[in-house]
Amino acid sequence: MNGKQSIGCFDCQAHPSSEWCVLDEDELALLNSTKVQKPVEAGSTLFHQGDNCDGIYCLESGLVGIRRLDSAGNTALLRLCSPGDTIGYRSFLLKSEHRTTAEIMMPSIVCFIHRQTVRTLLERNPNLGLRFLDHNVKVATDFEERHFESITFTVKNRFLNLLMVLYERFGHLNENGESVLELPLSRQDIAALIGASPETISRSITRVQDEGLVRFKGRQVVLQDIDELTRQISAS
Amino acid sequence: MNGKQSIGCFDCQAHPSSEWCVLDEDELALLNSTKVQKPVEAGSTLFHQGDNCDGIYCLESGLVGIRRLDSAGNTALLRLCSPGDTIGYRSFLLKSEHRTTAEIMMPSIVCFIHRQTVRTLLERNPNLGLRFLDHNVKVATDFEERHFESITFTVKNRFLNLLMVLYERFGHLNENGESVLELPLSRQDIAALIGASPETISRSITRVQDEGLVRFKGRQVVLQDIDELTRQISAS
DNA sequence: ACACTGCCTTGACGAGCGTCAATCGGTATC
DNA sequence: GATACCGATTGACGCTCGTCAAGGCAGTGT
Repeated sequence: MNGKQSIGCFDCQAHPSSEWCVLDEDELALLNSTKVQKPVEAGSTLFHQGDNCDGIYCLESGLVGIRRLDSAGNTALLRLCSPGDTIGYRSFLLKSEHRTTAEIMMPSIVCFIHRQTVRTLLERNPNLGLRFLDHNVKVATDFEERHFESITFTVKNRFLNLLMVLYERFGHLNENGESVLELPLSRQDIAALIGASPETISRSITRVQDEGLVRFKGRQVVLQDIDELTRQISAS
Repeated sequence: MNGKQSIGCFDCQAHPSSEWCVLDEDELALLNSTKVQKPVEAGSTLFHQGDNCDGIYCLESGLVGIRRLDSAGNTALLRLCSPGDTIGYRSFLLKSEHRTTAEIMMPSIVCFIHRQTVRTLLERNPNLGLRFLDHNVKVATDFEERHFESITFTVKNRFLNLLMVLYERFGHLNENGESVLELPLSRQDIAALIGASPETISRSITRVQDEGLVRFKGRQVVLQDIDELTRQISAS
């Protein structure tokens, strides 16, 4: 227990959807007593590409982006992590250094779990490994899908697709019954996420706005015709 | 045991590198007695996108491609599977229908393992799940990398990169000490693998040939300057 | 030898998108 | 309120790559 922000793994709101839900009382107590919970600010990082992997992270609330750079200066946002997601376990399992940078996109609460604890829990409870497997299968399937899309879709369609995905995660209906979305990303990050330049994103925005599909005002987005949106995305 | 081509899981050449290497004698006997081993011809398929998942496949020898289609008629080759790879376990674990088509690219020997057997083995031996986890982590990492490349690399560089990957898997030195590679893929499939049109692949071939990097003659490829090749790939 | 077929190559053209540069708007600093 | 700064937008331009169409080349059947 470390201070007022710690509510413990037992009451963690992300717990039911996280990998750790298969732990029994004792194991959860071990996790709870050795984890380090901390709030982190937008813009900071959990680890950098090339860092040693000392343990793994569990996102309790907020939003984390996984970024990758290369020697030529290219950069891409590979994916976003939601509350309940365990972060950095791939490098842990591969016993390699981190191949990506984990970047805080919104004020978040994150728990760090030391590698020794992870190892102990994995040995004691085989179901934990199976949960990791389940999770990773979903991630791999998602990558497969994203890879396919980046090969076959145009930038505009990838952008519309992203809007729908973000809407499912962050959207809601406003008082007028409109589908509203507060973007958690800058235009630059949107561009880095779908593999385009910020300028092209801007142009896509004005285009879909002219077509009457979506209204933008800063990071406020109103999806005006979701049916037509999904139709356009699947049409090509 | 089913006929002359069956050598059994105990002697399978792919065994040491496959997920099943963690099974003990009894478990291996169960696998061996329930699996169905069969040779398959190039051009046939193991399963189609949309099929129910009745079990998983283990590739003993040959080459299998994983293909994905969408309603608009787009097609892409997502990845290639090597001997020892287990195929179709993601759909099995997700309890969903197959999201891709597994296509035989070269004459192969494949074992089918019924879902009941897989379930039994996963319950009896937790290490099998961990092996699947390890494998899937590698696959996910590979997808991540490919996704990053398809976002940041030009077609020509993705093509050169593919040549290097294929060379590591299928290449050898000829009598003159040259690095030679017999392509296991048609130009169309190469195009579908890196997300380009066949015409662009053709043009890339003539270009890298003019630059003196690689010589092509049908599916015979001679890599004339591997150092320069790797330099070009990492330069952007 | 002939046509036929599938795969590859080449050329011409255009659309999509990246790059560079200028401008606009909002926010922080003094 | 004036300035600076950062992100977003817009315009102009060029390159990469996809598309369409026309051969070329090897293998197969008649």
